[in-house]
Amino acid sequence: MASAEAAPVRRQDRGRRRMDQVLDTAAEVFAETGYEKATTNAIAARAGMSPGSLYQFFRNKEAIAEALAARYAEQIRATHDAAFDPGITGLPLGALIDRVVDPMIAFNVANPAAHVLLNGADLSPPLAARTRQLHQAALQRTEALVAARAPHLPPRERARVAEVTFQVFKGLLPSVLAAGRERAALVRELKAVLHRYLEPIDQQQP
Amino acid sequence: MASAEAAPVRRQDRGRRRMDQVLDTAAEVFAETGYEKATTNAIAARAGMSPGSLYQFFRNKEAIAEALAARYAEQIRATHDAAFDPGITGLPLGALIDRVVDPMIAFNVANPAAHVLLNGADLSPPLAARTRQLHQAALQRTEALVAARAPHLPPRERARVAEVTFQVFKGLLPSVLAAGRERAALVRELKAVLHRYLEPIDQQQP
Amino acid sequence: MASAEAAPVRRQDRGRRRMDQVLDTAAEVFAETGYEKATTNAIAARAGMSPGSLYQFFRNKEAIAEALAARYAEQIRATHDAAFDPGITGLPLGALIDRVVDPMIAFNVANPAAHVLLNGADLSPPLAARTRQLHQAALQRTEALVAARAPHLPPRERARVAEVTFQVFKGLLPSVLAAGRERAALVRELKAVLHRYLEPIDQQQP
Amino acid sequence: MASAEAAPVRRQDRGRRRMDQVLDTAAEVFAETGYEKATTNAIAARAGMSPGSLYQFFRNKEAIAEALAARYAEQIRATHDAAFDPGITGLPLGALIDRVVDPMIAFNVANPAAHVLLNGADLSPPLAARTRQLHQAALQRTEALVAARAPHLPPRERARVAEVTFQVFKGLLPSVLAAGRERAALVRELKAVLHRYLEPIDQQQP
DNA sequence: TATGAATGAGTGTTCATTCAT
DNA sequence: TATGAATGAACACTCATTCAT
Repeated sequence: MASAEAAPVRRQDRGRRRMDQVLDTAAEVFAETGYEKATTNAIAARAGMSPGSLYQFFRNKEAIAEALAARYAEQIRATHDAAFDPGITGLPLGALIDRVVDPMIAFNVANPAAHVLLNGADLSPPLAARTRQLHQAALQRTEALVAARAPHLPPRERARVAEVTFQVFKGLLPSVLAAGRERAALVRELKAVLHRYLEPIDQQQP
Repeated sequence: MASAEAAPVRRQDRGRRRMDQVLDTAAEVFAETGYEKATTNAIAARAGMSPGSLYQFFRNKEAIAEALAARYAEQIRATHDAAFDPGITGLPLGALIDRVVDPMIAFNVANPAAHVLLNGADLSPPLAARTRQLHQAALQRTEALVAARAPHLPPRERARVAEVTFQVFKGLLPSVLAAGRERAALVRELKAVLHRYLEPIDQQQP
Repeated sequence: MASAEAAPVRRQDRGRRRMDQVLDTAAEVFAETGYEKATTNAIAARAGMSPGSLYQFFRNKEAIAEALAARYAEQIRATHDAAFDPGITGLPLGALIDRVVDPMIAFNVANPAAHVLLNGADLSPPLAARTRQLHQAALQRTEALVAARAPHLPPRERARVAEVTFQVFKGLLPSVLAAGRERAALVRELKAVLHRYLEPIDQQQP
Repeated sequence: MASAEAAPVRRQDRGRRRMDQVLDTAAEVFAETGYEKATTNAIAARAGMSPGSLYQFFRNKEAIAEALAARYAEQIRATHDAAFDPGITGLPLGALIDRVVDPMIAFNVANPAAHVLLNGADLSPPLAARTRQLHQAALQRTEALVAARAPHLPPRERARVAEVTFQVFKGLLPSVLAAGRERAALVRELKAVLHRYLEPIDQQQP
């Protein structure tokens, strides 16, 4: 019967939920103070648990950031999977940019810690290596897009275009996140930058 | 006699030289390890002085970063003053971008700590506020440029264009700094982004 | 019915068996890592139970060591009871030493944790006091032996001889336990030390 | 002039004295509580300094124990160097044992922590490896002695005799250290054990 | 003025023990 | 009775900052 397995399953569920809770809290703290200044005790306290409990879920402070990065990478994947259906490649460039930029902006607005980990100014080398997967997750999506729209570009150049596109997005992101009333206008401007940059490369004909 | 006044002056001079020396060292350390991980003791040791002496020049660790930011702001001003002579406003857009981007890239290559302070992922809010002057120094120059080339834009929009232009530069800077053999190509790409973005706004007619 | 009483008895039995199981595991862990470094969680996990259950059997970590010491004391008693029958007192010294040393070596080889508790370098004073019963159990046996073979010795001196005999054994034990191929030779040497030490005191005449 | 160098020398001297002071304190604490239970903060407090200062002298807790072991090894060497003059080899066995045992007992009475480190029940493997030098320092002296007095023994057996001699001493040491009024009698007994053990091996003829 | 030893609050982390389920 | 998640005091260690010399 289901009840025979229910207890451990429920327990596992509770553990998972608690872990997610910790990650939520850690994301808040990282976003507010940066990775280095965030203290594990502060994260624990804010998650309503003791320091010891925190370490039941995560081996150490780095592991929290790693798990957060993995979670963000997964969400980026899901976001993109949702944004693209097979027929999208035929869209005009402006519409395509809307389809990619809008959910990514929404994701970053909802997850301000993602940008902290993506920037990783002070991250220790092993952590930086692990959070690079976040970078990779976003970059690969961009590259796939470029490949679809500019198949004539030699691979090296294509990679460079993807890198530039992604870094332009990342570079403008802090302003967008910090903006209040002006956010919509800034996003429009961001899209304009990308549109004008990519238009000459784009092969898609209307 | 002159020497009656020379001593204090010389002493002041020596203090100035020593302070610059500390800032040089601090820049190295910040660039290598990031602001948070940099220790004042390491800076002092590398500057060939005792921790106590360091604190004779700077109130605390933040003050070092602040002074460094001020110095960079000054250098940016000097760089730009050198790059622009009154006649520059008449240049074609591409040439103008070369005139601005090239020295700024050169400056950032020569001063990798500038970007650490500009990004300030983990910077404490009071420090972030003070290092923003670095941001402002660069941003104001950009804004003045935009004003000269796109005088028709309403001020609010002009500020936004400047902000976007600057953030695009800043966003691509890490890739440029990290690039080896590809740096020149990346810089060309950066210029392409800016050129295509600004061209429709630019009023300058040949 | 019998079953009315059988249940609690069986439960008690099960409890006893479980307790022995825990002690077996604890002995392993103590022998491997020493008392201080051994963690109660590790003992519980290796005994296939939860930390909470462990504390149902033992008040705290010290209590485990105490119970283990008590068990070892009991085993030493049993070992000796088996080794000595009333007629033993008449044996030549060498044979007598064989009869005592061999089973004690065997016991310590089989129970390496016994020596950890006997040495108790880092044991807290209250625990050291309690594990001294292990010491006492072995020491008393030795003293009884000395009393039988050297009845002429004043009690104070007799106690000293027993103490020295026992400490010589204890002192050489680690080497014996650590020895591989050389163990037999070392045991022979140990016996030689004891034989030469005790011979002048021994009253037994052939 | 001497004064030109006096300042750094005096500073060095002060540092040396302070380090010795720390080691003295650490020895006390190790002797009282064992290595594992000794806390660096307790050592610092008892040495009249802050935790931070402690770490200016020693990299970590292990380093304190290592330095202590090195110091003891050195003292053992000095003690032995003082005890043996070239002519000693001709002494009767009893006198020879007096010449070696008495200063070693005195050393261990004066330095009770030496025995804690020599036993090293809970010492971490890297530390145990380092404190083994203490073991070696004492063992090699013993072996040299055995070699001089029993040159006919095959090397393997000679090593075994040295090991046994040393372990007998080490095994009885705790009793000697713990003894009050009885210490002298116990030392006599220890010497008796050694004398009777070594006599048949000793080649020296009167 | 320069020194560098000294400080001590604060960090990440562990683990014996408890308690709601 | 058994569980194992939760606890929190304590630890080793760091580093910005101070101050006697």
